[in-house]
Parts: sequence; structure tokens; C-alpha cells
Amino acid sequence: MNYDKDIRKKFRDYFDEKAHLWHESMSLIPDDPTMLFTTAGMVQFKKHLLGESGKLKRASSIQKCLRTTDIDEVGKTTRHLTFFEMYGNFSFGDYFKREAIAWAWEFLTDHLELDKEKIHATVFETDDEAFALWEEIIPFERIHRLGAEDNFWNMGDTGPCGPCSEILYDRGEEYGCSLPECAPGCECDRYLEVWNLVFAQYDRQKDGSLKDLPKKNIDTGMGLERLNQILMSGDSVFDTPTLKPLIDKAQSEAPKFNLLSAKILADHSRAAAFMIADGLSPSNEGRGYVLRRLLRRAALETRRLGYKEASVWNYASFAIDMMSDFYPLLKKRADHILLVCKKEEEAFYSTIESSGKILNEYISRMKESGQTELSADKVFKLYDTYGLPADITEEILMKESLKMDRKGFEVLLKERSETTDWKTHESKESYYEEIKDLEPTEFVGYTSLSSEARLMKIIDGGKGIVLDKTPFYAEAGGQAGDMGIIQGERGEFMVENTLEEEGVYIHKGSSTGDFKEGDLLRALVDCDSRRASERNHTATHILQSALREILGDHVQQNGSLVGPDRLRFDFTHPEALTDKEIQIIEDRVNAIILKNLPVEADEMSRHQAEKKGALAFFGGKYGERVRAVSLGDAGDISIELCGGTHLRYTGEAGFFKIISESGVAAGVRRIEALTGIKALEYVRKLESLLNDSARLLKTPSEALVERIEKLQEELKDAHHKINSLENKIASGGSAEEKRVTGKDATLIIKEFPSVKAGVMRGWTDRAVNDNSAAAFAYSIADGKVSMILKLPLSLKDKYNAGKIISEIASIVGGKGGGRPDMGQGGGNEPQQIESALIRLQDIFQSGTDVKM
RNA sequence: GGGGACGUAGCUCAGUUGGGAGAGCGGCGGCUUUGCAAGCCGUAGGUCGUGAGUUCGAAUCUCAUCGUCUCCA
Repeated sequence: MNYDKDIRKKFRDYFDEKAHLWHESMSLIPDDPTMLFTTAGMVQFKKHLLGESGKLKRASSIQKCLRTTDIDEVGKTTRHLTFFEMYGNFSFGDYFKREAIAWAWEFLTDHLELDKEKIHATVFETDDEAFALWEEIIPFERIHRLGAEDNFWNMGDTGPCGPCSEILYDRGEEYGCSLPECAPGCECDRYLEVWNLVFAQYDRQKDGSLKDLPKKNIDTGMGLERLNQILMSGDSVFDTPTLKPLIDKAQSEAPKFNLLSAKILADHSRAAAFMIADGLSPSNEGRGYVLRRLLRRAALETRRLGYKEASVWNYASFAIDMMSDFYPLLKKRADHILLVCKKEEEAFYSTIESSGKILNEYISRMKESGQTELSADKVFKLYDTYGLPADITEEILMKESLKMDRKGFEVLLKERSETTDWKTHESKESYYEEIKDLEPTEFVGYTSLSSEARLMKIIDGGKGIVLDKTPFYAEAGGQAGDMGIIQGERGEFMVENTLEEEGVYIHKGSSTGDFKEGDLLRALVDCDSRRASERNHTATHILQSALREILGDHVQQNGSLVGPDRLRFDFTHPEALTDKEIQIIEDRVNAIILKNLPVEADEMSRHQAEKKGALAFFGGKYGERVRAVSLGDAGDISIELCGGTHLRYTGEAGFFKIISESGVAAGVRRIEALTGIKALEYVRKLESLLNDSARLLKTPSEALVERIEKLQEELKDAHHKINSLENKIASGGSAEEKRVTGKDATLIIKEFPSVKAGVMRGWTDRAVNDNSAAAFAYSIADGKVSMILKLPLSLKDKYNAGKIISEIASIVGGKGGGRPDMGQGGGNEPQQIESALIRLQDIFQSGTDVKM
């Protein structure tokens, strides 16, 4: 038996037979921005479990999941993983405890032939119903009542919750902790939790009390790796078909094998591959940071395994090969995944290098002062600010026969993680409560831009209205929602945006006049902005096809935004586009537009669309019936699954112009472009900019560049000339200089016209050098005095220029300072300059230093 | 969402309580030399991220802003 493949099939078949609707695994990245990742099979059915179900009664799935709460346990225990798959069957107000228990039992014992004698069950301490149901199957000694911590499930502080029942497998005493009290519920490895059956029967109120749910749900989850482990009698989840080969690979290839590192690497590289496949990029915040952390932890382990260069990608690649039978997306995006891994590893290595430099400074300082242990706060600073893992710090220190305060570091780390507050984005506004009883809106906007409609409900305090049918396109698939107007007999509603929730279209905006439910209205989409959006949307499809044609098939959509003003398209590509490439792409897109090819949208089955080779955006959700938009005759330019609205012929897009190309993340580029009138306006703006510039420079626009180059040169020349002239003025005209014979040296004083401080400095330098005298320069401009005093070497020990200038400056109402041989200062009372000069001469004549 | 650090020459960076914008590599010119990342001399190259403020004076201090790096469930 192929433990992996065959069991997947058995599971699906078993629940198919029990009339469950099979659901493909959803993305690891849920739509819900308050959730970091898909952490369980139920995430896909969250709405159904909350009682928002439509017709769906029974469902089953194998869901890819990611959990990082126990990331530090991975590899150390027999059962923790960050990425795992979960079998699950679900009932929404349909069957309940009896079936859930009986089927789980039947599947495990009849279909997978687990040893019946070794199966235990746990139930919530007060759940007599579940206990009785189990008693029909297994002897009561193997049924255990456990408390809320193990056997009561909550979705949140309020909402659906209920007791659960876990099926455990007794692996035998040799895996136990050998404590006398060892029993199901114990932390040790003897009783392995296989399958958790959740009986969602209550609705927790705000006051904490429990109310019976009108529709009770079943939510079950069984870890695929754990099940395989039992079936294969493996010691841990790493002894299963999707992880063991990665360990073996490390054993045969790594320069320095150790099992723990291999396990961590196996888990993390696999998780990273899946995350990237689902469109995530490493970043320093939110979900992207979790990916970065996984990749960096993996990279650290490759170092422990003796690798000297980036090699996580090598393991990710192997994981992709093993898993792409079930997750074809992995294979499809393999190049991109490996590229992202490599880039992130390289980034990690360069971080280590630059933070290593700082560590080296610490080390040389330690050696100077004879310290042997690096303090905890330094270790922490290196880690927290410069990204140098403590393990690497220790490794480097050890080479220098030094130590670090690891305990102190860990204390700081703990303090740190306790004080942080980590939130994901705010939950997007939901109108679910207000619209849950409404029928889905009929959308007529593919074929028409206006429609008679009946007002079904006014929501959001009058800022939203729902109709029975509408021509307004709701924000989806990157295309912006429509704007327009809804007219009634007693007023108008200006629609600013259109949203959709559960099939109900919500027109957002403001009303002038009076509306009430049941009114017959006329809905009119703003034609211009809709057309503008359509131009951009069709152009996006053309752009995608041109990119694939010109850059290669590795180009995959990684997000897009289509509004009336512009379009934005993100796609996978390893490097920045050259100007030449951008031009070729622009040319190609415009060529397709000019051919005026037909754009057609057809509804078909998903299977049919796949057969035609339609491109599906990887993060998109598609049901069984899909809409395929094809460009060109029989879709020879492109076919994409798309619910958006489009032009009828490509020619309607008008002029297409790329306005920017930039990077979004490693391996992901972003193109922004304009179509139609907007593109024309853009070019016009450039044109007038050019014309204005040309007019200002009094030159034909063709000669603009040449003219600017010439002007720049002239400007530079002029600067040089001014500089040398100012210096000449400064050095010449000795008549303006005043010489005062001091006690220890001559003092030369000179007044400058308004010039830069640099010129005065230059003069003082020369004056001091040529005459071995002290030099004082000053100038008066804009009601301010500025001055410089420079002393010859011979006065170095007796006089302090900084201090002298400080006193002189105070006379003119300012401050000053500097070094012993040179001081600068100034003030804003030029009328006092004479007394300042007198004081200065006084100092030199008397030979007294100024002490402050 | 919250901490921390950094933006100075083409590149890597230095610039020590505010007081002459620097080094190394690279570029260019010359000399020397037929040996692999050669040597010597000279030279150009900077809105010190951007904007405001404090000050006689800001790369340096304060605030804002943009960007990069990094840590945290």
C-alpha cells in the first residue's frame, strides 16, 4: 500500500459514499485578514460553522495547514510540524455525534485496519451522550472523561463552541513516560491523538453562558502525518512518506549530518515551498515575516549540517517533487519558489556578514579590555536589531575562545516577546448580520448597464442599499466596484462603490431623498468609469499574454488591480525589466489591441475550462461553474478564468502605455499601465512638461538634453570661477588688513564682504602660514556677524582659539567655539563689532589666555 | 500592529558632547613594467535621502516624511 496516496483516496471515497461534497484544499492564506494562516480544515468552512451556510450540509476535505505557535518544538518532539495536512469531515446542521463517532471508527478500523484494541476515546467530562455512543463500540475502560482544556472547543470568546471527542492510539508502554499516572491526556508520546471530533452544539453568549445552537455542527480533524506514522509504525511524523525522504537526502548529502537539524530543515523547507506557492513573499511584517523566519531558521540548520552556501532551496525543490501530485501548483510555480528561497538565503547570509562586522568590533573591544564574556544586551542587540542569530554569535565567539551570556540573552528574549502586541490587519467591514436573510442578487451587468430593480433592504444606516437585481459590478477579482446612480420616484442614490457578500450586492453611497423597501427603482451604472475599468481589465489580460510570450511561461499572475484610472499587474519574474523589454511588451499589447480581436466570455464547467487551458489565478476561488474570458479567435491569445467585465473587442482599449515597472518582493515585479483617454492624458502631461522645459530653456525640445548638459557645465564653471575670484579677493588687497602686534605674535584682522565661510577660512590659513601670525576674519551680512580665528602652531599651548572666539562672539550677541587652533563664531549685533575687535586686540596685546 | 538600526562619492563605509566633507576600492590621465586582482604619481566625482525647525553656524540635535535592514504572536 502507498501510505500517502492510497489513504488520501480512501478518505475521500469513504466520505463521498456518505454524501459529503469534496472540497479541494484552500490556500494557506485565508481571505480573512484577521487570520494569519489557514490553521485547520475548518477555516474553509468558518462561515458554515457560524450558521451562515447555504445549502451545504456535508463536506470533506484534506486541507493544507500552517501553525507556527509551536515552532520551537518542531524536530524535538515526535509530533510537531509547522506545515501539515488535515483530513476532515463536516456537518452543518445535518448529522451529529452518533454518525461522526461511528464513521470515524468505521473508517479507522474497517478501511485502514487499525488495531481495534489499541484505540481509546476521550470525551468532555460532562458529555454523557458521547460517552454512551462510544460505549456501544469500545469497552468503557478505554473511554476517558477529560476537562475543558483537552476536550472543549471554542472558536472565539463568543460564538459556536462545544465538547469534543478525541480518538487516541495507544502506541505501547515503551513510548510512555513510565509514570504511574500516565494515561490518555498525558503529555508523553504513548497515547497519540489521531482524530479530533468537535461537536459544535452551543453558542457562547457575551456573559459567558451557553445557549443551544439551533443547527448543530460537526467539525473533525485528523492529522495526515500522524495517521501515516501509526500506520507505518514510525517513531515520529518524520518517518512518513512525505518527510522521511527529506531526512534521507540530508543524511546522504549533507557534509555534517545531525538528525535534529535534518528534521527542522525538512519541515521548514516544505512549509516555505507551500507558502510561496500560495503567493506569499518574505517580508518584515505580518505573514511575510513568518515565511522569512521559517526560511532563515531553515538556513541556520543547513549551516549546522555543514553547508557553506544557500541550500534550503535544494530541499524545497525535493519537497515540491514529492508533493506536486496532490498540489500541482507547487510544480507550476517551482521556479519562482526556488528563486525566492535562494534570494532569501542570500539576504540572510549578507545580514550575517554585516552584523558579523559589528560583532567583530565588540570582540576587539573585549580583547582590549580583557573581557571573556559578551554581555547579554550586546548579544540581544545583535539579534534584535542586526538580525544575527545568537547561535551564530556564539559560534563566532567560540572561534576566538570567548563566551557569551546565553542565559541573560534568553531572559531578554522572553521579556521582549511578552511585551509585544501583534495584530494582523483590521477585519474588513462585514454586513453579514444585515444581509443574511436576503436572497443572492441577480447580476445583469455583463450585458447591460441599466436595469429596473426592486429595493430589498437599506443597510449601514442608509449608506448601503440592496436590490433584487443589479447591473452594478461588485468589487472582485481585482476589478473595482461600479459607480453610478440609482433613481427612485422620491430621490436618487449616488453609488460610490459596489461590494458583494454571500452573493448579495451592496451598493454603497449616499442618498438624496426618500427610499423604502419595496420601491421600484432604476439602476444606472456610470458608463464612462465602467468602460474605463473594462479597458483596463481587458488590457490586463492582453498584458499577461504578452508577458508570457515575451518573457516566458514562468510569468504567473501574483495579484492585480483594475480600476477606472489605471491597472496594476504583479507577476513572477526574477529580475527587473529592461527599458527595451518594456518597449517590446508595450508594442505587443498595442498590436493586439489594434488587431481588434473579439473578447468572449463563456460559462462552462471547471473541467472544461481546464481542458481548454484557461489560466486560473492561483489565489482565486472557483466553483464548479466558471466563467472563461477568451481573447482572439477561439482564445488564441489567451483564456483566463475571470468574473470581471470586459470589452467586446480589444480595439476599444485604445492606446496602452506602461507608466512604471518596479519590484514588490523577491522575484515579483509590478507593472502599472494606462489605457484609452487616461493614457492619452498621461502622454499629454509629459508633452507639456517637455514643452514648458524647452520654453524655459529657450531651445527646441529636441535639443533639450544637449542644452541641459551644456548649462550644467556652465554652472560648474561659474561655481569654480566664483570660488577662485572670492579667494583672490581674500588674498589680495592687503590694505584692508589690519596688523596688531601682540605680546606673543602678530594678529592680522581682515573684514570680508559677504562671502562663504570657506573663503575666510582659506584666507586665515594662508595668513597664518605666510606670517606665522594669528589671523582673524569677519564679515557682516544680513544683520549677522560671522568670524573665524586661526592661530599658528607657536601659540598652540598658550592660546585657545575656540575659547577666545566664544568670548568675542558674546560681545556681538552670539556664540562661538571650535578647536584650540581654530574657532568660528558669530552673532546678530553687528553694531558691536568695534568693541569686539578692541577686546580681541586686547587679548593678544596683553597675552592673557581666556579661561572659561 | 509594535520595538530597534541605517540612508554621506559609482561601490563598501569612516566622520568621537554642532565648528575645515574623508578613506579604501572603482573611474579617468600619465609614468613604470610584457606574468595572473601589479606598482608609482596625478585627477575628476558629493543637494551628506527629502522637507521644516533649533543655532552665529547642522552630515552631526529636534520634528515630519520617504526608503532600506532587523526583531516580536
